[in-house]
Amino acid sequence: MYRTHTCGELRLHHQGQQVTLAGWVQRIRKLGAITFVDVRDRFGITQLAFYEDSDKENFDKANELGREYVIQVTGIVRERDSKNPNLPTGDIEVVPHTLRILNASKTPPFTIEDETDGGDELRMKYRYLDLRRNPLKNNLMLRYRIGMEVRRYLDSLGFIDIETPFLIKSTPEGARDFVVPSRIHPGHFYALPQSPQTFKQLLMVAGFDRYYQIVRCFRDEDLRADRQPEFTQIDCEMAFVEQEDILQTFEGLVRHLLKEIKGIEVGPFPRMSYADAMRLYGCDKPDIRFGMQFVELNDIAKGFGFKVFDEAELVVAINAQGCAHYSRKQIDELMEYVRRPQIGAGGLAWMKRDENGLKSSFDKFYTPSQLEAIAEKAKVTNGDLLLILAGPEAKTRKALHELRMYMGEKLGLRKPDEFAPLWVLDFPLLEWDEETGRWHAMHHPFTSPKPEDIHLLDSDPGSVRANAYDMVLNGNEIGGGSIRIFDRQLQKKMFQLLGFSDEKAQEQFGFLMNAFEYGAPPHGGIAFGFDRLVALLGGHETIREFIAFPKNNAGRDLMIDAPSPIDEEQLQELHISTINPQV
RNA sequence: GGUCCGGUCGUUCAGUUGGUUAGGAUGCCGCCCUGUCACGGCGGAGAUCGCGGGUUCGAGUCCCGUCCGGACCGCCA
Repeated sequence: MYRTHTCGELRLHHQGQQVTLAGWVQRIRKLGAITFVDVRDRFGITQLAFYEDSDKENFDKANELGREYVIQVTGIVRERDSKNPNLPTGDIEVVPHTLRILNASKTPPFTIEDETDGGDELRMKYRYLDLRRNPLKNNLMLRYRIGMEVRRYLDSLGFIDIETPFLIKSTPEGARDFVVPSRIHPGHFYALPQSPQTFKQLLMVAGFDRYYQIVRCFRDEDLRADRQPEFTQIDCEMAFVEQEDILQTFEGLVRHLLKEIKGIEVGPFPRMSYADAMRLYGCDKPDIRFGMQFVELNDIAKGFGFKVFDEAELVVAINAQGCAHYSRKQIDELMEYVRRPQIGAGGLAWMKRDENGLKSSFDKFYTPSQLEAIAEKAKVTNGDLLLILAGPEAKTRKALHELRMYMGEKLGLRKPDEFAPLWVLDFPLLEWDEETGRWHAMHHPFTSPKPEDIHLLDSDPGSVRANAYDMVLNGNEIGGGSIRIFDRQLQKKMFQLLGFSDEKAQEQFGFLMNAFEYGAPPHGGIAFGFDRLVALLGGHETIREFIAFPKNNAGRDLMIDAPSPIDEEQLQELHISTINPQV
């Protein structure tokens, strides 16, 4: 071994012991006849003290060191003359009698400090240096701990981890597939799984009635701060369960994680229907750390001659409590926010109550009692500011949701150390896709409809609710799943609704429907976005900081420079020619 | 497919109405310093201002194009 202790380990009680440490040079402080060297490994930092008077040879050698040199020292642990209370090892230092340079280092392109001076691009290019920094190191350690706790919890409930293949078959539903050409079968392609969905259902048919996997998934769609082309799911499936069993089991998982990782105890998770989430928050993943629920004003605001409201399909408001003092300029700024093309509201109406009474941007169209009625419905008390949007229903709800989140952020109501999970239930089974002019599965094509809604499948497909559920944490969807269809006839019906011909359905999903003919148990499951969950528990919304080697926002790996062109030879072997060969 | 922001010494940021010796901080190098821990002091080196074109007597600054990075919309069952 190159060391007897780690750099974060030594304390006062080690005083007098001879130890050997190995690590990276964090910083060197030359004071003349003394040189201090901080040596770092992933466990911590220990100070080394070199003296010109007593050990000229090592002193001179220490003065030759540079940042990030890899060194090994052997010496005696000593109590410091002046202690550093900011460091766990701050009471001691090591006085080396041997110093070995294991490897020199170029000066790194950015400082290896908690607050680095490096920009994103550089840090991505030198990711292995960025990972030496505490924040990233701690993020990866958090990720590992959460993974371990997930396994511990699921294992204790009898779940078993089974691997599923990465080279599978491309399917038309859902996200764009990453595709892998087959060398052996010219013109044929594998696809990388968007999730192990069908495989875990087949494992249920196979009798492994509690399955899980912390598994990589691949989707060839555009990236975001919280989306990578390859990401990790906690993928789970259970047989012989109803929705309630799944909710209990996985609510338990998240409760376990919050307790073990954050030391937070949470009670039973609130449950909300999709319809209520949309009605009260304009969004299917509401952040319920703060109130500010939607108040619909159609019945009391329309019909009094204010055109903006009268002509709107929906007039809806949020009450920003305590914001009545907002200046004209501040309100204008909110107006600008909602009018940005990406939000798309036409304008913003407001009403406030302060020591001067009730005032609004639409006073002249209403009598005082009509205004009072609005204020009363929205519970506008002294000091409150009501923000009102009007327009087409779906668009207006979405815009008000954005405004609500914006206000929540502005008012400091989205506290990163507070965790408010909830279940959103009863999602629609199908949604209409304007572009293709057909129904799409909102969750996926294997999701079962609610039994009481099955009779609507033909007459009113859009109103059929699914046995589907999302787990939402602080405004982020962290997991979602459903009770599956396990009946071949119903599955066939679903494929019909989704516009698959019998032949196409057989070709794409025949393996699953055939399996259902051999005794498929009732089953259902859920998948959590592991990266997102880790990021949230780590107090961030950018998952990139919690992945060792992530891609940038254009799907590129700046460190290894991927994707990249391949040799003509390699293309030929794969029976591929490119339409626009790269320069 | 689209919108917005950015690209200036190794790094990070400033740079006025177009005329500067292109500046600060940090890092790097040298000298001084026996208790520092973001050590301190003094000195030094370090920039074809992303790239190409245009306007102009004159472009880091204005215009067009392009590349790269970041955020977002569409997209993500």
